[in-house]
Amino acid sequence: MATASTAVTVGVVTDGRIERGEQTRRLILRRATEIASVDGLEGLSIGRLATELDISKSGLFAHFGSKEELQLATVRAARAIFVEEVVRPALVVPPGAERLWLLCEGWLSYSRRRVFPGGCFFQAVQAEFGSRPGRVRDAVADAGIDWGALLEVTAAEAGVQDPAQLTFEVVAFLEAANTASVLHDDHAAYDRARAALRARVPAVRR
Amino acid sequence: MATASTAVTVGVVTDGRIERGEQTRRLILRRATEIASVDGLEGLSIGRLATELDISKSGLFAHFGSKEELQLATVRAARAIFVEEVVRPALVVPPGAERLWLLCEGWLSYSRRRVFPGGCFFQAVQAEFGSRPGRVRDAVADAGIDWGALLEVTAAEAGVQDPAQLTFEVVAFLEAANTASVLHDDHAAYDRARAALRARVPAVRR
DNA sequence: GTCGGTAGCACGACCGTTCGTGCGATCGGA
DNA sequence: TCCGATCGCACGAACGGTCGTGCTACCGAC
Repeated sequence: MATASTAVTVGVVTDGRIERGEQTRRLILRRATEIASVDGLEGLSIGRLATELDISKSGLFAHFGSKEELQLATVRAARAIFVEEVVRPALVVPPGAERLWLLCEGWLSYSRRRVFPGGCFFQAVQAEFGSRPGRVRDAVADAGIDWGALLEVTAAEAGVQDPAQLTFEVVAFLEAANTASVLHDDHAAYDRARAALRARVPAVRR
Repeated sequence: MATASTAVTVGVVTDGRIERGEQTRRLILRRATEIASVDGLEGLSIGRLATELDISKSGLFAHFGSKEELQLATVRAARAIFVEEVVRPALVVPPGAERLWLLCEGWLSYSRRRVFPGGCFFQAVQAEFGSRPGRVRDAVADAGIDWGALLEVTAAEAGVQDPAQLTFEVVAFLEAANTASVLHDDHAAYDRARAALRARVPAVRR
C-alpha cells in the first residue's frame, strides 16, 4: 500500500459537486467489494450486482465497459477502503515501533469488524486469482506487495533486525487469524495472533 | 486429518478387480482436484471437466448426480491425496518432535512440488467457501480442523508447552509460504517459513 | 440542442440438469 | 452351450436459466 494516496478513488468534481454518474459508480463499487469479499470477483456477476442495487444491467455495465474493468475497479475501491481503515490511522504516529504495532492492531480490527462482510477482501481475492494470470491477478498481487512493503519499511524504521523476515511472519499471523475467524468462527484466533505478534514485534506502550 | 484412513476413497472391488465405473470416477476426481486448486470448486464446471477428459457431460454427471456432490467428492479426493503426500510419510517415525518436523517439511514440500497445480488445494478452497454456508464449506472446514488437530496432538506428544498456540503459528507460516509462492512466485518464502518454524518447533536432528 | 447517464431488449455462449437411448458384460434357465 | 433378460455405464440432444456484451432510445440537466 505504498501508493496509498494515489489508490484512493477521487470523484470527478465539477464546481465542487460530485457528478451524478460518479456517485452511482461509487455505490456500485462499494457494493461490489462487499460481494467479492464473500463470493469472489468471479462470483461477482453484473446481473446480480444490478439487481441488488435496483439498477439496470446495461446501465451498470456502461460504467465499466467490461467485466474485467469492473473487477479492476473493484480492487482499486477495496484498496482505498483498506488504506482508510488500516493504513491512514497508523500514519498519525511518527515512524517507529508504535506505528508498526498500530498497523497490526488496525489490521486485526479491520478483519474482526468485518469491514468487508467476507473478512479480508484481499485474502479472498488472492486465493481466487493466485494462479490465474491476467490483469486482475496483477492488481491483486500489487496490493499485497505494497502492503508488505509498507510493513517492511515500517519495521526497518522501528529498528527491527530482519524486516523482511518479520514482515513474512506478521502477514502470516494476520491472515491466519482472518482465515480461522471466517472459516471456523474462531474468535480466539485474534488473541492467538496478538500473542504471536507480541513475541515478535518490538515492544511499545500498549 | 484425524479421519485420515477413512478418507481414502477405496474402489469397489469384484474378484480383486476394480470396476470400470470406479476407475473412471477416479480419473474424474483426480482431474477435478487439479482444476479446483487453480479455479476453485465453482470454477470447476462439469462441461469443462468432461471436455478435458474426453467424456460426455451427461456421462460424467451421472457419476455424481449433482454439482454439489461432485464438489464434495472432489474435497474427499483431495483429502486422500493430502494424507498420502503429507500425513502418511510423517507417521513412519514415532510420535515426538521429529514427527512434528516431518509434518512441517512434508507440507512445505507438498506445496513447493505443486502436488496440486494451484498450490495447496485446501487453501484455495477455504478462501472460496469460507463465508458461504453449506455442505461444501463444512467439508472444507472439517479438513482444516482435522489437520490442525493432528498438528496439535503431535505438538503435545513432542512436549510443546502450548500446542494450540504453536499449531496456530505453524499453520500461519505454512499457508503464508504457499500464498507468497503462488501469488508472487516468491520461492524464498519457503526459506522464510522454514526459518520461522525453526525458531518455534522443538529442535531435532535435521 | 447537446450530451452524459440510464433503461429496454436481444444476442450467443455456457451453465447445471434431465431424458431417452445404445452398447457391452454378466447371469439364469433351458 | 446357447439365449434372452438384466445391469452398469456412457452417449447425444435438449431443457430453462444466467452469463457478459452489444445496440438503440429516452430523459433530464446544462
